Amino acid sequence: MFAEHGYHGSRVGDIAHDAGVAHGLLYHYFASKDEVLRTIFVENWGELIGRFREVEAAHEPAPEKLEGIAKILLRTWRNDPALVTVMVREVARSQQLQGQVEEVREAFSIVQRVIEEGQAAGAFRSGVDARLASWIFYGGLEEVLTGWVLGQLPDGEEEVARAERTAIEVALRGLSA
Amino acid sequence: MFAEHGYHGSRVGDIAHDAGVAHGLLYHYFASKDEVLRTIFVENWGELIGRFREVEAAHEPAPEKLEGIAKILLRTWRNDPALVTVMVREVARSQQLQGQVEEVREAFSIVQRVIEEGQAAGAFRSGVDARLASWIFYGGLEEVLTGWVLGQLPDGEEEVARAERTAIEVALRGLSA
DNA sequence: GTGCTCGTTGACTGATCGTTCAATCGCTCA
DNA sequence: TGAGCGATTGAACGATCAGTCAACGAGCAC
Repeated sequence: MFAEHGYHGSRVGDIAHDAGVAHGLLYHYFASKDEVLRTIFVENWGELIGRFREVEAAHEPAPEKLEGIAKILLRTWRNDPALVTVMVREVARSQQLQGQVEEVREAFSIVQRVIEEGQAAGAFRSGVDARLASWIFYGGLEEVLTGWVLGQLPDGEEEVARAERTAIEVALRGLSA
Repeated sequence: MFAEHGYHGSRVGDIAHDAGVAHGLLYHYFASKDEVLRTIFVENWGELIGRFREVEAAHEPAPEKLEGIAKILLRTWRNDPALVTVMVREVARSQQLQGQVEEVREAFSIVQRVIEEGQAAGAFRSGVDARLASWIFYGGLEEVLTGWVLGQLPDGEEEVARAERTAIEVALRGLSA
């Protein structure tokens, strides 16, 4: 619902109707419409973050870790387009979900640490500010997701694979020593 | 107003009050609240696009052109933070302003052409999909702007300069032959 | 002064929509 | 069977707010 019509375009009645219940029931499970969105996001994003953490903890070189993170993020488009849509359109830049923005920031921290790890190991250039680089890296990926969400980039299976390769190649070369 | 409170958070009365007129007067100049946002965006974005076009038309190598575009975009944060805020939060991913999204796409086209130009001249690698690369490039820059908008990246004069250097360095190395 | 135009006002309307709540349902267990 | 209780319903409420409009006024031409 939120993915298709956006937060403000989704009426509580519609959400409940879509779920096959009366709209009043929704208030037994959620304190407000806002909390519905918040819950959807937290549950799904938490799952993604968990997978990022696994990649970070794995025993492999930093470039492969970055590659792993990029793959997880980009493949989410095909696995769960509604989640990506809500994330891109409703959560990532919202002011009402400021609290949740912090959970998004957690992903940046992971990327930042991986980059620093790569710099320490000599795989990545040291002159680059790791924090800024993590934002740039993540932004490039998110913009590709946005292109798919807005229907402005082709999003077939093959194209997703190519986007993966391109993003990873550009990012790793951009950072490499 | 839109920058501070968002589109839905800005009431027509507030907008008019802020402008020092009665809210009824607003409807002499604009057909709707929607058109106010649309007008603000079109006027300001058009100015930016114009400067991108100038860079594209200049007689200099593609890498310098990309650098020029990055500088224009990132420096807009200090020149006109309200514009950047509205762009990042209200326009870039909105569905109500689908028509305007096309004007944003114009910026991508310019970047894409510059990248293709660089590939033809041998400055950039040819294996890279120029269209995807333009989205990745632009996304990296926009995410840095977003970091400033959300107050999550330091945005002093010095930091803006460093972001400029970092983004340009990563992007050009990522694309270079 | 008279009449015209056009900018300006703000009370009012009409509709939307999130939220509440009293009533009802249906399951469980004694 | 029936008491208890959480799940479920949907009519009603209250507040918000974009958009309308009849009235007013300032400037100008003659």
